[in-house]
Amino acid sequence: MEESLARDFIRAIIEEDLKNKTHEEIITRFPPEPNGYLHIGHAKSICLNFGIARDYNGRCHLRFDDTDPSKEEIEYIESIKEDVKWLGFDWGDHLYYASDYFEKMYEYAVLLITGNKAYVDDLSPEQIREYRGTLTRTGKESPYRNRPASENLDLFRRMKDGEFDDGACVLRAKIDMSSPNMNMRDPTLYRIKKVPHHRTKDRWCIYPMYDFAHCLSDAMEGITHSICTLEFEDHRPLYDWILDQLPVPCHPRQIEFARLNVSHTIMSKRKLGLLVEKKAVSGWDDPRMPTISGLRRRGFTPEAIRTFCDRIGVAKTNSVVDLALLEHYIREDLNKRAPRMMAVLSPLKVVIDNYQEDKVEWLDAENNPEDPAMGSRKLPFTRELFIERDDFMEDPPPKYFRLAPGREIRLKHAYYIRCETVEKDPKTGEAVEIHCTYDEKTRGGWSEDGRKVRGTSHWVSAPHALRAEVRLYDHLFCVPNPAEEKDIVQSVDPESLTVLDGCLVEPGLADAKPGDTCQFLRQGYFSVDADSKAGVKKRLVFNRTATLRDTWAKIQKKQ
RNA sequence: UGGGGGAUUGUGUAAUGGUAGCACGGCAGAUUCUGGAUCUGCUUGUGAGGGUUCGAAUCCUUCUCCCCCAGCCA
Repeated sequence: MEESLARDFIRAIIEEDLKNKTHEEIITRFPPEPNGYLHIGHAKSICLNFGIARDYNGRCHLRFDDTDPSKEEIEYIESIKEDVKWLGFDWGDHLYYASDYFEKMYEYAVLLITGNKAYVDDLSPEQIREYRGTLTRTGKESPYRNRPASENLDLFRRMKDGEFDDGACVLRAKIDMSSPNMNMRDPTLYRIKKVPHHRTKDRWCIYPMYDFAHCLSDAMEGITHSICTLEFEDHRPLYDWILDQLPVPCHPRQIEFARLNVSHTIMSKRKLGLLVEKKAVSGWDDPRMPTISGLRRRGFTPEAIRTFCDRIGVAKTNSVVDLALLEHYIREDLNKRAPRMMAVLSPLKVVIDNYQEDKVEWLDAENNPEDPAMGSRKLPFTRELFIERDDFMEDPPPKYFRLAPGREIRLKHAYYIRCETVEKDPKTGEAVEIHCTYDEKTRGGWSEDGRKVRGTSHWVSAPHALRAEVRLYDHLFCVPNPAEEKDIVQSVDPESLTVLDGCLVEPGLADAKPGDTCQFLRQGYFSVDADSKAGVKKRLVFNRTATLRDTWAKIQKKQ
């Protein structure tokens, strides 16, 4: 074998298994429950499982762990498939559902009963809880524990045939009520739920529990390494126990790793769903959400997410990754690929007094200084322009390089302009229009005499500019670890979304399509939102994916 | 006070008996037609004590702290 690809302890185990010939082909799986949308934490697991399959020429199955029809929906199955594909992974022909195995699982359960390894328990849920004991007190055996196999077989069949109500009885493994591992105290294997299943419809009214279904699904698919998160560590003895009792095709090895946490957001599907339900966000794909669909709408790229997942590492230590790291990788990716555009978010009118009225010059503007192959475009320059309100100050503080009375700046790709006079609102004192002169010898944005200007501003031509709505996003929560907050809905930062209407963008953006990404020069990366409309009802909406690093903001903070 | 895991700099992660490295963040500077990007330098770390060893993040030992488990959820 060539160079080791082992970047983490799981790959190290796999390489060892390959070396020892324990396995010749590596088969992993990504097993989501279709009860919510995928988030960045799932992306870590997807990149791990599919990444391992790719690295070792194996394969990775997509398997829906659909054993609880009361919580699962088709909508989630569709979104999960879409998200995995969008992230850039392909399960080929290997799309499976735990529900596809219900028949086989039932047979395995019968085998367990026949071998006196499982029994039907009539205890109520409350009684089962009492009998289970506590962390420090051992449990006690159910009075139904020693029913003969024949009786259990009959009862289990009748459970399946719908003779009993929900909760009347369950099938339990017969293991050890005094085990220090709670999972081994005769865990429930099957429960009655007279709920139609989104795939098997009314075929079943008993459904297997995770612990029974998961190991068997893995074994039936020939999974070699069953990678899951830390909380299942305690379940591994049960995973192994079940497979040891039954004539299964193989016995996969379960390996646990720490799930991903990211600062300033949450990963709990339940809490994310609560935000959606309580309308604290616009939906699962709200651009502030850490969901894959939210990140996609926000303008993140699959490449950036994959790079992030590859770089955060895989270990068993509980940790919280700084959101700044995710932002770093999207900036890194978009810096290379996003075409630069000019957009004025908070417009301030500028009149170039010595520029001929009605004249329009079409100036060259490079699309991306990082990549000359992206070419250039033409930008209209006229006597009346708009610049960013923040780019002008009547009485600027030290280190302010932008426009102020008497000062000269460069308009990107255009001319040097000097501020001559300011028109102010008599009531507020706020600048409403500034008058400038331009130096016609600085066309293109540079001067032959070599004089320097410290500031460069972006701008749009007033008669050509297009109106747009721009949505600025910030951390969903201002606290670094919102998972610890009592009321998650209340904790949403009201300033996590700022809607700016009346923004002005350059005319080249007229045909922008939802999903298109660009950099608004000096401001950040933006993506066209799905709320945008073409045609008569023309509407342009941009989502801010990420800001640019902002040194000036830091200087201001310190002042 | 049962069982299972874990602890390396601000954050994340390497180093498996031989110079504690990398990335992000932060700070300083260079450079720049984006206060972007790029480049350079810096950045109080092996949870604590004892032991083995020429040499310990790594091995032994005692302790401390953190996470998970008592669903007919996954």
